[in-house]
Amino acid sequence: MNKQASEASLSAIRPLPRTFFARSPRRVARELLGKVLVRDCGKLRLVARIVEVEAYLGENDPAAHAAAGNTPRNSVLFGPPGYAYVYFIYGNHYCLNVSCEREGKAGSVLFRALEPLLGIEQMARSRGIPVPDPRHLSRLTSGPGRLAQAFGITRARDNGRDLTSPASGLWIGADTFRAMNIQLTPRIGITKATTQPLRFILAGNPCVSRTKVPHPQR
DNA sequence: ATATCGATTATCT
DNA sequence: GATAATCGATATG
Repeated sequence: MNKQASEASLSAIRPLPRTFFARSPRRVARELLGKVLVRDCGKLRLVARIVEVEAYLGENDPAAHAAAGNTPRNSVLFGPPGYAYVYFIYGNHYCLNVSCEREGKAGSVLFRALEPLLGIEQMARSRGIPVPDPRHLSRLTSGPGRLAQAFGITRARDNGRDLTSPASGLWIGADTFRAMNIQLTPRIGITKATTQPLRFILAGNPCVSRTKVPHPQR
């Protein structure tokens, strides 16, 4: 376990301002690495470090949900920056994005993997793993569906939530941690626009969802 | 270790 | 009616 990371998470966590998200998805994605996702539910707090994200570029990105235009499902993407876009996929899983750019211009960052720091027992319960095995810590929040489940994120509960406001109960913050060893790879799990390097990872972090990269587009 | 497959439903064509 | 920004189980080397 990363002692340095754990200590940092126990210090003050400051929310990121809306201006942080009012930029290109590439820029936001890169700078989100090393920040933390926080869930406050009454007395309980969950904190996890962001170790893997993907940028989705908006209406002209064939792999982005925004490519379909503004629909009831994805309308958060076309709203102001810093809000949660949560979608349901494969009849089983929720995935979390944060909106970027500005009102009227879509663009987002998908959260793909986190490193659990605080509230690990609760994350394990939410994932249906009664006794968290330290060796399998990464299974709690490694993958977009898993991290959403660990944080209790659903579309009904969280779509449209303001991720810049601690009062919203789900927010993104910065502590004293500094991201190192940032790597760029193609995006994972998509069938369109698979060659562009838009996936950002903290290389070497055990919670990154996988090391192998998708097959090149043909 | 990697490969393949079934689950299960909101959304769009 | 087909698809999907996934996961966990099972099969096989």
